[in-house]
Amino acid sequence: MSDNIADRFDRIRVPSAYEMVADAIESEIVSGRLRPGDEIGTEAALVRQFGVNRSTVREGIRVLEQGGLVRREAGRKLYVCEPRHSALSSRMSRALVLQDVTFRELFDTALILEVGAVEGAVAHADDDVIAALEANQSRIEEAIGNPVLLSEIDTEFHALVAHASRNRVLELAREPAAILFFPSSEMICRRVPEGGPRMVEAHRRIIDAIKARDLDLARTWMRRHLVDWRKGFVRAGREIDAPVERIFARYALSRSSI
Amino acid sequence: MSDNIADRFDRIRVPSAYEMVADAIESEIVSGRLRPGDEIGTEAALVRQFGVNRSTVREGIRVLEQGGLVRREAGRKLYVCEPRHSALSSRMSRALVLQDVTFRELFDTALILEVGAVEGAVAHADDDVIAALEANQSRIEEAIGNPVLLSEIDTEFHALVAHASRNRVLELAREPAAILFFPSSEMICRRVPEGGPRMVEAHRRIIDAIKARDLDLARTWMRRHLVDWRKGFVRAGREIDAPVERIFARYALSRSSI
DNA sequence: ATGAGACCGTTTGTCCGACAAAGCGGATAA
DNA sequence: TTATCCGCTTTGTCGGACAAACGGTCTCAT
Repeated sequence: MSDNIADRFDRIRVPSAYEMVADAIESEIVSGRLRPGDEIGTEAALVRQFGVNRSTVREGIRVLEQGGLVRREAGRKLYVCEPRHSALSSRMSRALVLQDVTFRELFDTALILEVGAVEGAVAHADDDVIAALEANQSRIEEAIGNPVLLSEIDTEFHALVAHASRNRVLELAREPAAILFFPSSEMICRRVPEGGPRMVEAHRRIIDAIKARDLDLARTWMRRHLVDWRKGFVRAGREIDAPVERIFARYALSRSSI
Repeated sequence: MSDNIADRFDRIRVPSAYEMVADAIESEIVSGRLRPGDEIGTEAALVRQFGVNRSTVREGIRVLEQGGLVRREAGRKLYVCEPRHSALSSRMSRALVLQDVTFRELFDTALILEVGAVEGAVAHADDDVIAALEANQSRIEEAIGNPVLLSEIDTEFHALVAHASRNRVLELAREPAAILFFPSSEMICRRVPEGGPRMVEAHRRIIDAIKARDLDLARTWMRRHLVDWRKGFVRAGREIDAPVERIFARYALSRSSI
């Protein structure tokens, strides 16, 4: 009854005990009183402190774990996570797949983000990252003809470029798309053999442009590199407006949840 | 012992029962056998099907809930989520805050993403979204002088522009940054009164450029709008290289988890 | 003295059974 | 027909229990 006018009030939610447990620990972490690497007590200790049942504590811990705030070291203790290690990106990717986003959406976004990343890299890359990029490049030569290895190296290359931008927000923003986007280059390399050499050259030019701090050149080659991907995608017989296959969700998930 | 050479094998993880429960339901959803809006059975039913204890089932449900795959309708039944409603973005934002990212990182990324969004909007905006943008604009005039309302409208404006791009990947990619970025305009409007009228003009120009399908103009005004933000930020006496205050994490979280 | 192996307490993962409170649906009364 | 009540179902929480895995210590043989 009374759906006739716009609802003024939100539904009242009584927080349950496990949510309060999770919130209590979360606010300790967010406020900085618990720092990454610190250990949370044992379940028994939390039971004592919160005065709730262990099942309740455990549900709260699951919530925090999935939120990427705490992790359980292989066997036992609970530690506060360093947040970059959290597996949130893969969950984002999964959400994208469930929305049946198309390869075109993926491509358009990757173009924006990767060009942005290389711009940042030109501005901020230091010797360490450049060395890492060169190391990545040195592995690519021998990987030609091996699609699996090639796509792995390509994925790492783009992650390194993003890292070189010294912009963690950008690094995080590109990840969900990257997880879905770059693995598909394996399929392309398999069907379009000339894709390999073109990738090698593009990477080479991008690294050189970063080293030379040449913004335009870096932009141009990154864009070219991605347009190559799209061309290869089409030449491999795939439809760019088709939704990303759901298989990728499982793939992306299993790779990044380790 | 034997840390001397690179480890070849990953640690073996024996999946626990609640993880298997979560995985089983997840793969039903990802594969499409369970569709958004479908209801999962009651806890008792899951206990029967999986042959595990209810505590175990409940832990598995917590995992799925946090992963944004299922939601619990106010009171009772478990439903498969429509993935866009998931609160993953706010968790991403939280991770960013915990990494002490700076406003500069936030700004640089927002610039890339918002300009990308408006480019997409110029290409793909339809009448409905343009109407929504105009409606948003019509509310802004009376909000001048009300920083809270103004920043709310600005946030909605940018979300609408992103939506107009018809690119869900981009929409999702910008969200974690947007959650942290735009609320800070409230603080700016409070301290830099001339920010309000400048925002009104920028929005007006951007909408007009989208309607006129004028790519360059849209880009220019979006960039100008964001640079204005940065100027205001500095004039408000804030340090652009300072980390985003942790207060924003709670703010962002409480606003989006409803 | 030192390293290997056994031993024991701790902690987690799982199970069982139970109960109050909240929601839902049907029956009943006005 | 509408409002109220009652009973059933389901969730949220509780208490207690136990096997397996892990960590640390202690002993024993070399």
